[in-house]
Amino acid sequence: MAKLTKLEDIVSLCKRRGFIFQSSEIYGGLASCYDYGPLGVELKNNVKKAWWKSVVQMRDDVVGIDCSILMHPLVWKASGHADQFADLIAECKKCNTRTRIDHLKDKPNESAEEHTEHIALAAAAAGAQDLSRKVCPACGAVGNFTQPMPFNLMFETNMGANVDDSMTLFLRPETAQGIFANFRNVLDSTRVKIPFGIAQIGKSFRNEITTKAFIFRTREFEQAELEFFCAPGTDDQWFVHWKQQRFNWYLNLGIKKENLRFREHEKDELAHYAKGCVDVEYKFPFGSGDWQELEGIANRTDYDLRQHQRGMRTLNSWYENKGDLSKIKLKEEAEDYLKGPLSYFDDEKKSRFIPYVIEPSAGMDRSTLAFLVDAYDEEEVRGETRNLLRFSPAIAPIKAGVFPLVNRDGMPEIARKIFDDLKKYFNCFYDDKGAIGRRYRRQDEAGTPFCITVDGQTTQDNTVTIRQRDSMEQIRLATDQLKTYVREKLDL
RNA sequence: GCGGGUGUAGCUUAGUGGUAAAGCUCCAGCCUUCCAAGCUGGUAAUGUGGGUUCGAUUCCCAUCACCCGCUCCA
Repeated sequence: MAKLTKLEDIVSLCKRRGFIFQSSEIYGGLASCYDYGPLGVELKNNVKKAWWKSVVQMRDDVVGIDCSILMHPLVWKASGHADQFADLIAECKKCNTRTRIDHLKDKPNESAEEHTEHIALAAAAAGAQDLSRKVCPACGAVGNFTQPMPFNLMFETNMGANVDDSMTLFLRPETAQGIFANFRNVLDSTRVKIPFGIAQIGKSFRNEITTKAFIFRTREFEQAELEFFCAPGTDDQWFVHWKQQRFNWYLNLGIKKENLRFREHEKDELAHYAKGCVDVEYKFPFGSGDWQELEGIANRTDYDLRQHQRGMRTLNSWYENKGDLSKIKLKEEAEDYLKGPLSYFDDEKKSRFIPYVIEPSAGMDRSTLAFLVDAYDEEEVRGETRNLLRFSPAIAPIKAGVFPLVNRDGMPEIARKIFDDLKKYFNCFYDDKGAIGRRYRRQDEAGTPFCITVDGQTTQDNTVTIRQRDSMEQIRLATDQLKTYVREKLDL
């Protein structure tokens, strides 16, 4: 990969080719928000389709769902997000460095806890007042901190146009909870049997304290998540299974092997409910060659379904407190929670249990960008630089360009007819402007894998040339075989 | 949120306290039978808001956005 060595190069490429624009750019932009342009939306849609095909369509044991972004507030009480999806940050008055207070330590030489889970806001605020002996990890100053500043990472909004009558809701910070909330519905309506999964692609929102780095961490982003429900005791094998499945998905779609790796989470880095977690990381080509997380695969145990059983028991308390989440406490788990409303009855073994959950959760925006930069290439052809995107045909925004070699002798008419026929089956682009070489190069830049050209011979024997993006080689093909030829290349 | 940097046409760059320049791209036309050819013409820019000034793209202030580093990162 040549020349694409800085984030700026990638941003520039994305804008130049119509993949990704700054949101609200004509108004000076809006931090952390980005729009997908004409090629970008095709690319991203194809990435999502490829995920859905691999995770849902090709499997007998996974079904799909599409949940609303707004959900009952108790969902977030039960999931823990309302109380715990938050950080307390204090700023060193001496050097202005901000540090999460749970990362602060008393003595300078203690090893810092690199990753700890988010903390319960209320409890931490009460217990965290005394920072007088804490040491700033940046400059070493002792006890020189501002008051801790709380950050809740969930977006709030209001439902109901009438102000007096409106209810505060949260924009979902993950799509997963919609799946857990529908576990019973899916079970009752689709004859699925454990082990099985429910998959969803959709937008999520997090008020990240810092964003930065283009679309790697944005406050509005799209996730593709699978919650795979299995019997306790089988969770480890399913964890391994999905780990492998998901890693291969990226490779099959063309990501170079040397740019992809797993990163296992350390025990102390795991969320409190997780038994295991591994990230799929991609080595982006800029800066120091940072490995960035594309996807996390976690063993969430039976935590989520058990929590929602507690949430369901809390409903009355919620009504009694007029929906004020801060005034209610999640009800304790029932003694016989294993037989609760979100449990599963195994007919063969005549046993009832709360399923364990394996969760592969992929960032669609990050993945799309990884596919884009991984496909980027420059090469020398006859002293000229050829820029191209070597997309897998499955995710290429345009599958075929259709050209008349020259604009006469009936060639445009034939090319038009071919274009009109093929566009019913896949994205095509018709171009009759300028020299043929220029048209090929334009498609190279968009990552179009095939170009079909009508020439003088076509009028005699109904064959055309079809040119390969990567090798620039051409073969002749009968026009009635074009559809089959291209479609075969689009399947994985 | 801190420190540093950047912001001129779609892209890459030039330049100046006094009419903002070029290459590529793009568009129109001519010409073209397979890889960014050539010719002619054309569209198009100083992020936003103030201030200083006769006059600001240039100097100053603010603001927005992006990049680098710190910080942070279910």
